[in-house]
Amino acid sequence: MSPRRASYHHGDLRRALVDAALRMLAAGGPELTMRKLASSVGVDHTAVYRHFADKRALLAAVAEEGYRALAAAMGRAAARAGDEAVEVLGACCGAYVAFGLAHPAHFAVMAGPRINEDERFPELEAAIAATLAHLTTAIAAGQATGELRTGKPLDLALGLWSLTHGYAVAVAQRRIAVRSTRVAVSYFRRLAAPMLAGMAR
Amino acid sequence: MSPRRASYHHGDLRRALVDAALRMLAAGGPELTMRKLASSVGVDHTAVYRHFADKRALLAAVAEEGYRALAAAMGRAAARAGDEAVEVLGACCGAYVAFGLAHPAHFAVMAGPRINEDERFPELEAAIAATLAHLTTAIAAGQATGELRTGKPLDLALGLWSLTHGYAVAVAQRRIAVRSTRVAVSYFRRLAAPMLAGMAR
DNA sequence: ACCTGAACACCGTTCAAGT
DNA sequence: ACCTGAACACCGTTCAAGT
Repeated sequence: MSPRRASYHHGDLRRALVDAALRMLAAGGPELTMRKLASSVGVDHTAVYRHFADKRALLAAVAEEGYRALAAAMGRAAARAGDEAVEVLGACCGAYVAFGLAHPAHFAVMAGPRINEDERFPELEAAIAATLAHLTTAIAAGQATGELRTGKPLDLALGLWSLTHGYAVAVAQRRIAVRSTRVAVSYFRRLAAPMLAGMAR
Repeated sequence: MSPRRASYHHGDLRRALVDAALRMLAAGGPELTMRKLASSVGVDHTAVYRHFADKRALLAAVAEEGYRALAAAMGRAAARAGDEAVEVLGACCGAYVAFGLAHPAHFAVMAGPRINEDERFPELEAAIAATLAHLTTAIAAGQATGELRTGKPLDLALGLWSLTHGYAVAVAQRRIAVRSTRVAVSYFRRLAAPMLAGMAR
């Protein structure tokens, strides 16, 4: 909160701004604002426009960072799971839910009004696609072993993603009340069971 | 757009404001603003505060109206469907998706950052609960006939709701691209098939 | 090249004042 | 009772100017 007077001349102001935005979101405090953001790194508020064309570009960078972290978490969860496809998918989607609850404000930026509607941020799109890819590859693998029923992997993945994303958003927004992340994830596993059962052959 | 000069003295300004907000959302134009809203009904912008404590209260009224219309649409769809529970549920949720696509900006208010987080708007909560109730009652009915597997109806309903809501938001935000409402709904039916199959016994 | 300062066109909200 | 007008504390964004 104390404005840092360090000069970002020759420093990485862009990186510092994204980090500060993540800190502000994690702090759960007031709204993320270009002016507050700039002042939190000790810089004039117009300096932000040297590194981001507008607020949407800043939010795109924040969202992209979030999707990268989310994809990594899904990958770790998949690696920890057994080798049954249904287990892998449950773990992957459980990690998605856990991420949303652990970082609700960050997740709200990722899931909120679509940032990339006019295709300005291809790297954001790629980061989003990487999270979905975790599901499609696990599904394709399960089909290859005969564990899952046939059908376009993308269709099955989008169904599972919709369920996971819808639940994660609802829980992060506290529309569905849960006592803890653990409870949220285990409850999710129960809600997802019918869909995973329907995907098994 | 032409400011109406009619006096709302003794008229129903509150009603007029909500209607104007719905029109502005439907028009898909610029952001919904207290000032633009007031001027669209030909009234000073501070007059809005005579009828709504703040912007959240206005949005709560808008969202409540949306959930009522949504619940009605779900009810009509359920009535038109056959009497198999899986058919009723598919039709109900399909209506949910169709509503989101038909009224994307209105739906964004309903699905966006939670308006009722501090429990200020019990009528909004009731309207939301009415939509979920369509699912729980259809599920309980299907369990009574033995068509659906046992389990708490609320759990099954929340799973189906998460899937439906997640897909509807994604489609309304154009994260999932579809050519038309018809295509969106029939694609949804395909994505939902595994979950409905998993709910059948 | 990178940052500052002043300015513009907006916001939501409050409050004294009018009818 | 209901609405207006002026004001306050903010926004995002632009642009000339400084170093």
